[in-house]
Amino acid sequence: MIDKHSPMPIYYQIEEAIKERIDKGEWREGDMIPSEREFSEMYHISRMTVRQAVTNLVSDGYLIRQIGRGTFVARRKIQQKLFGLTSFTEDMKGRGMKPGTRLLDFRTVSASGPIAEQLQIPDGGEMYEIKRVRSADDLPMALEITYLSEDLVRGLTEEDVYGSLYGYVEKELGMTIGYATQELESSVAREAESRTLGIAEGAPLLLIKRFSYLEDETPLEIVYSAYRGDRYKFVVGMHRNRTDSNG
Amino acid sequence: MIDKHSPMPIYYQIEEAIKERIDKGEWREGDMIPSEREFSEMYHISRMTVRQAVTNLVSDGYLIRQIGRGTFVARRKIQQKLFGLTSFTEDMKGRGMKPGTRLLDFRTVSASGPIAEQLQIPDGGEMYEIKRVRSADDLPMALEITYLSEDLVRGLTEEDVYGSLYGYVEKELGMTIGYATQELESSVAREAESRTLGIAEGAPLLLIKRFSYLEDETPLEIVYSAYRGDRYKFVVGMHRNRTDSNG
DNA sequence: ATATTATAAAGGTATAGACAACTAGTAGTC
DNA sequence: GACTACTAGTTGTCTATACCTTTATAATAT
Repeated sequence: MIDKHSPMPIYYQIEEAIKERIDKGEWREGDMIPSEREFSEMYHISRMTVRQAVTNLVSDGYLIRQIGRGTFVARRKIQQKLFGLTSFTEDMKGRGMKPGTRLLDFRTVSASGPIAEQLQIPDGGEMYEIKRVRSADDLPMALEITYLSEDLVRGLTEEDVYGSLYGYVEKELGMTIGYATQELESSVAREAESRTLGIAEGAPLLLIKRFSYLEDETPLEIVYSAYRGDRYKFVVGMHRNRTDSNG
Repeated sequence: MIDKHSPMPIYYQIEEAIKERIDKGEWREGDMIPSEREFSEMYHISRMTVRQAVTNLVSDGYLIRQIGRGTFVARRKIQQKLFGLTSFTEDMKGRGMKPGTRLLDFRTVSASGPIAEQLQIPDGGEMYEIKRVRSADDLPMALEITYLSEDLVRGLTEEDVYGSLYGYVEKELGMTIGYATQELESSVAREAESRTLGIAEGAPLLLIKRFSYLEDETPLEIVYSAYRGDRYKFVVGMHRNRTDSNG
């Protein structure tokens, strides 16, 4: 089960082994898993290596540690993904719906103003501007405008933007997305939005502004989106900060 | 600076020391901090202990590790709190506004239906129902209805609910809040809401439903809130999941 | 019965090293 | 000038061990 000479780190192999047992139902929610010392003897590895695996799964929400008692399988593994940043495509698939895209506009424009500043594009730089209607089960769900630095994702084509931009950046370009900040506000549809999304004027809209960053904090994209208020709920899981020192 | 005989763990003292230097501006955003070995020699502690401190600060977003290069101070320390779960009171203070509360109703009711189920209250159990208008700088900001298991926070009084419930639970009861899931949707104000919040009928509202849990996953509270769409934006930071195995 | 004490077992903290993988710069070679 | 090889310094992974704190249970004393 554990290969000490694999290029995969041992702690990672342990993580996968534990997650597999949870997914298979071998260990159910609330069950106590073997102690760190038991793992250590079972696989003939150091307890510190076991701890590294368990620590990662705890911060990912798979396990819960209780000192003096043991380590337990967390409840609600379904909701795990609520804590992670997802693309529209992943979001819709996670809800059991079929994501789709209608491309309204795809162009490069010269960067300026606060958008250029956020994307850290120097004067005279170019950026992609992508307008899309995102659909779920073939019904319009949101209107999206995305800005990307041309320098960062050079060679982006129209074909690439029909699916998940996150998937493209991660799989094709091999970059690692780190985090995003999002601002959500409630609004109502005006004429243009109501026509594109097929809803009435004055119907509720959920506006989301997203700034995405790579792992090294390079700004990746800006997305402005307007979701149909009657069909979309934004769901998010949040952890309480360990450090509530000053505020 | 570091006291090996303090009841505070060494790694925690290191964390605080690093954060202090960052807060003071001694180490600025993007700066490289001393290497793990340098810390280790500087304080005469093991490198693994240093790593534990640095690892925690990395997951809290204060630092960024780059293998082969070093460890650097992350940008945007202001936005750190976006990633953490906050109460209304903390949220408003973080925005530089003065939070306030008007108590509309405070009672115990017998639990039943999906609310009792979510709070894991057995048949015949009691729960608190608290209706409050939350204000910012003395202007109404949101209408909130909170449900809490009476068994969990026994002895809650009217006085306790004028401030932060999170603060009460953590400081007075000594419990540790773990996480929450939140659902956000856009809506429009009807007659009752428009009157309470002082806005027009048909004005946008941001509805938020929150389920809070303690560290051991005991359900703590349910909160339904309606925020004024013209004055409130929900801001959140989200990390990309390390583990995007199957989806 | 109740309370106290002892014990075992769990996770928490810490050590002192070792080697691997990666980055950036330097020196040398062509 | 361009390429290669080397080197120093960094984080990443891993070991084997030690002792502490907390929890739950069993044994003992009252």
